Amino acid sequence: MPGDALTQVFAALADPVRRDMVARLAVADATVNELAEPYAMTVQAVSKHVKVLQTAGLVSRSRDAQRRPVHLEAEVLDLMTTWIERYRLLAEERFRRLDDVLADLPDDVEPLPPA
Amino acid sequence: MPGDALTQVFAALADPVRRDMVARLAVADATVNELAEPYAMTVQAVSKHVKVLQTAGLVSRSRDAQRRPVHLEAEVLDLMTTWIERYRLLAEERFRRLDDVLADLPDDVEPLPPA
DNA sequence: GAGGTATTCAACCGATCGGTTGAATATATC
DNA sequence: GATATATTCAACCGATCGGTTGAATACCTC
Repeated sequence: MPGDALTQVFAALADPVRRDMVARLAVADATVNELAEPYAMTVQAVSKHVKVLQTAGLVSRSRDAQRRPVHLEAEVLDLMTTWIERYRLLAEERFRRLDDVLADLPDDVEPLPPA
Repeated sequence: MPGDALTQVFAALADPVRRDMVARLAVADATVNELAEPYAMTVQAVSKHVKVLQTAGLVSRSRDAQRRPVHLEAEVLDLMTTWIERYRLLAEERFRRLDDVLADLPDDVEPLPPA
């Protein structure tokens, strides 16, 4: 198994082209051809990028005649924010506790006398 | 230029080993040797992982004799949450607006009669 | 059914990635 | 100075990645 959900989502957004696609899809759904328009690359390459986003659960596809519009599924982003916030808060908590320890030091163990 | 800040941070966290390191570093600083202990890989490989995290700005190093403890710099995580939240909120806003449009539909255009 | 449009599949290619081994560097200890 | 510990550097290797070209599929229109 190469990738759990979190790995796939982070990896999907580790590419500036795919992040740009997500940004544009946040405004409106788009087809592969529409998505491809601003980039200097083939539609096949864009199709691959979309597939990466889809496998990560970040977008879904529907059908409209020949077109297969891409739709942003924003819920998956919560996966990441949850993970990130957990460790950011932990680190901040730890930092806060260090402050407390320093504040509680008795006066005669000043770690560094003023130069 | 291969990578802007955002790309490097996302890429750094797109690896389960590095995410585990971040999780452990959120609890306490650690040396490369300490970090390497639980993994079935050489310390050189771990050293490389640490360098990736450092280049992304996620950790900093200090010196303590031969040891070079790794310290988590949690502020960079805000970069990601800011980016993510921006587009999650945009997508949700768009979804909410769609709901409004449906709610404002006149009664005689019921999209789907009850089965 | 012929032709156009939208999309994907398949094979290929160079670059990067995650790992290895082996040698080098830095610091402390005897 | 010799030895042990902690870390990094350098070269290599197979796998994955981001892109290409070319052919295939699916759907609409005439």
